[in-house]
Amino acid sequence: MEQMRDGNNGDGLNEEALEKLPNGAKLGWGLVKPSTRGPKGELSVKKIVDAAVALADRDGLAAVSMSRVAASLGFTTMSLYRYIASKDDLLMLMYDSVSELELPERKDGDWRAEMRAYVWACVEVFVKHPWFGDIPVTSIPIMPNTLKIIDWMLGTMRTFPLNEHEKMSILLLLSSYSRSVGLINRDFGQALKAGANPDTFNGLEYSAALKQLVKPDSYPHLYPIVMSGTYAGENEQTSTVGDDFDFGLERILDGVQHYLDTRKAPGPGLGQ
Amino acid sequence: MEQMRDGNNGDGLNEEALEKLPNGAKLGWGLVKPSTRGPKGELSVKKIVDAAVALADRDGLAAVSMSRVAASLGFTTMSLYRYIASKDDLLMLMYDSVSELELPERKDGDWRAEMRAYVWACVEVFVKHPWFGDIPVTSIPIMPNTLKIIDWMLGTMRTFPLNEHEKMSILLLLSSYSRSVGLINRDFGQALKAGANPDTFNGLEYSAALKQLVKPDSYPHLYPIVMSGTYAGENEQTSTVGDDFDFGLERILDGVQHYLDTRKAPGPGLGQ
DNA sequence: AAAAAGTGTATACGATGTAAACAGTATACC
DNA sequence: GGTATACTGTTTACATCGTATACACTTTTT
Repeated sequence: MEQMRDGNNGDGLNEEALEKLPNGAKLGWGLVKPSTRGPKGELSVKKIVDAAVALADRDGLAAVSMSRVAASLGFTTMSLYRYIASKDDLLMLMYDSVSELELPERKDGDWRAEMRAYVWACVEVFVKHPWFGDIPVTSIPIMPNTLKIIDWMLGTMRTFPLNEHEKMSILLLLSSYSRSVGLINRDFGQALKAGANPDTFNGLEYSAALKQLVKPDSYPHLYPIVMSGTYAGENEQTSTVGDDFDFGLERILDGVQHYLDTRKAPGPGLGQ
Repeated sequence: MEQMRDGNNGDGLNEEALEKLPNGAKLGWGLVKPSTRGPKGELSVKKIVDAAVALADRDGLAAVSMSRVAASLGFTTMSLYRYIASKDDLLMLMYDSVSELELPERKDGDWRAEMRAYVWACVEVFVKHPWFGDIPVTSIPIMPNTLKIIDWMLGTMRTFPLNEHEKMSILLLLSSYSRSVGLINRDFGQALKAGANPDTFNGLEYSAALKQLVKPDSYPHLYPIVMSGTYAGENEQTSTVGDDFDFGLERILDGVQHYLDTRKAPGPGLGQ
């Protein structure tokens, strides 16, 4: 694959800035145009990413090695490097690939409903692709599909009397909560799938041990919670853990609501 | 090091349950008693963990390999395995090691102040030990120092008219926010330290590229934020990014406050 | 003195990510 | 058409990783 050369390509693009992007990002944005010369590739970036995603869905992120991805496609390890410069770039593309969501419907001004839909759509990604949360986050989002989701959420806050910083802060708040909830939900789902007995469930495995280690003198406030089984989640008789997380989300939304109530017009705010 | 045998050791401990803990957790809780037989070890778990932490502080988590940790102590790679069963266990111990915080002072009933102190104490760990956020979280917290922090926060909520589930949900909310903020603050701090020019700062590197890629048709709501430089953090003229994150935290606290206001006594709540 | 348990070391193995050199093939230009 | 060029997938090679195993040695218990 040939990369674009310096100069202007007619779209008013400044190549120098684009050149700084990680290779994976360049691929995601379609900035790498296929050349006409040479044999047509039998492989493609999409095929590789799809194979890697399938592999990770089945065996986890640790199972994604360049050699295994290549083998699952019937090629040699090194052939992948003709399309994707490094494994980090492959991970970026996997990330973006599963971030291609069907965005939630607009709820016609009901921003709370839209924020709930946003959070749960994000959580669903973690559950459907358990490896998603294992990919290290190394910078602000720069991949096209991720930015699509951010854009959607900003649309929800379109009419909020807030400045840009405030909106971004709320977005950060929601996405950080999504991430945490997504990770826990994922672990729950995986334990259900893997363990025949529900006792193999995440903290439950350690519950008995903690009941012996967490002494009332050292951990006066945690002690009753561990002993009642709440800490390790023993009392979750339903398989829908979701209820618990709705709680935190509603607190966040209450906080946003409260802020909007006390803030009728956009002001300077946030020290800029 | 000899591990305890099955049976009762006089403290009323059921060994079977403790045996299920990861090796790192057993070491953290002091469940592995040194034996008297054989030569005294020149190494120790503490020395190894301290060396690993020092290495990670200097060169990042990727630089922590068993061989490098051993070399920094003047021993061979395999000598470490006499003390710590696997690298995962070492990571657990590193995690717990830097979680040994001096807990914030009690603010005498001002729970908002205590929650702020909690969040910022957690964030500080990410900043002081940039690798902290790179350690994968694989279960609910089970290490002694981490539980100490949880206990402290539960102490803050001591008098809240909430049930255990609700308190744990609030804790989850706060710690998830801490984590996100910690990660971002960490990246900021690292960029400041590494890059001579402030342009090397995290998103800033990509800012110019995003301004070309984020088109108003596809990203109508994100577009103005990218163009103004807010998205990539161009407008942060201060080195204290903290201001931005205080905002989200205050929203969370508002949400908690609001919930307390509407809830004067503990009820059934949360479907249990 | 012998047995037992624990020490640090040396060697070895299979994976990993990827650099480098290679022969083959399809296109672009003379 | 021929030929240079650019791209293909492969082969080989290397350093590094985590860790299993076997070893010789040292200290304590019996």
